[in-house]
Amino acid sequence: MRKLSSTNYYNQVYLEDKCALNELLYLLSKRWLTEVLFSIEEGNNRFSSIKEDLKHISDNILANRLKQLEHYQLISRQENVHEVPLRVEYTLTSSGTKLSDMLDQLCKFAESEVVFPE
Amino acid sequence: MRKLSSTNYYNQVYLEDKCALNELLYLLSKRWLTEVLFSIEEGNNRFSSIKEDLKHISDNILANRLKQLEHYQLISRQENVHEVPLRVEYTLTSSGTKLSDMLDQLCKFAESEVVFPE
DNA sequence: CTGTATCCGATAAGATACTG
DNA sequence: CAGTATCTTATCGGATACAG
Repeated sequence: MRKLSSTNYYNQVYLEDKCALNELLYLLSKRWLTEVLFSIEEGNNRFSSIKEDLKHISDNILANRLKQLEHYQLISRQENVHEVPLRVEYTLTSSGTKLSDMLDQLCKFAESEVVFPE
Repeated sequence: MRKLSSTNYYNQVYLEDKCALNELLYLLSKRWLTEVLFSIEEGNNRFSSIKEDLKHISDNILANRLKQLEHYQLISRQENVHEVPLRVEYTLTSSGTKLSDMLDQLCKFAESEVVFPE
């Protein structure tokens, strides 16, 4: 449970405090996270439909990414408590939508301007 | 030297192939990388001046980040071979400059729109 | 001055099994 | 259906020592 004894953890906090960009990039770089965001934007609003859309993602990781996106208020989660089986729906928040737009731009940049090795 | 036996490595390659955005985000999320990019943009064009600017970075990591930025042609490296002691200068390429602009935007978004937990 | 080589602890992705 | 818990293996950041 202990974080790294010293500099490793300290530097992470230092950089996240220095600029919000670092924290955002750290979040966005988690594998599958942007894919989940885009999948919800495209209308897959259930756990199972996202999982089906992103064929290779595991339950484990999908649940974790949904939690993180919700935690940062990029998506919202509506649980219909009284239905059996349990039915949960995810939708993008307004900042989630804005982020998705910015990532589209960044994606176009990546595809057109960045020289990827090999 | 072996990569992960199976799915872990496979998924990384799959996602990077699926969209260049994933590879770019994976690069950008490496600790200190955007800080190094911004530091060079602000005029710190020597190994030692970047190191001084980013007080807590280690030689190890700085060298690695410079190599990666150069590898993706976001910065260029000019070595003045005949000087002793060795003198090397780094500058942003045109795509490095564009990336820096897009990151500025993303940073403003992060600071104004994203709700960070706690 | 501008790096490289080696080692170590912490974290991340994924496999598998299980739950309300 | 929508997750949680536990475990394994790979990779990352940083410390330290050294080199051209």
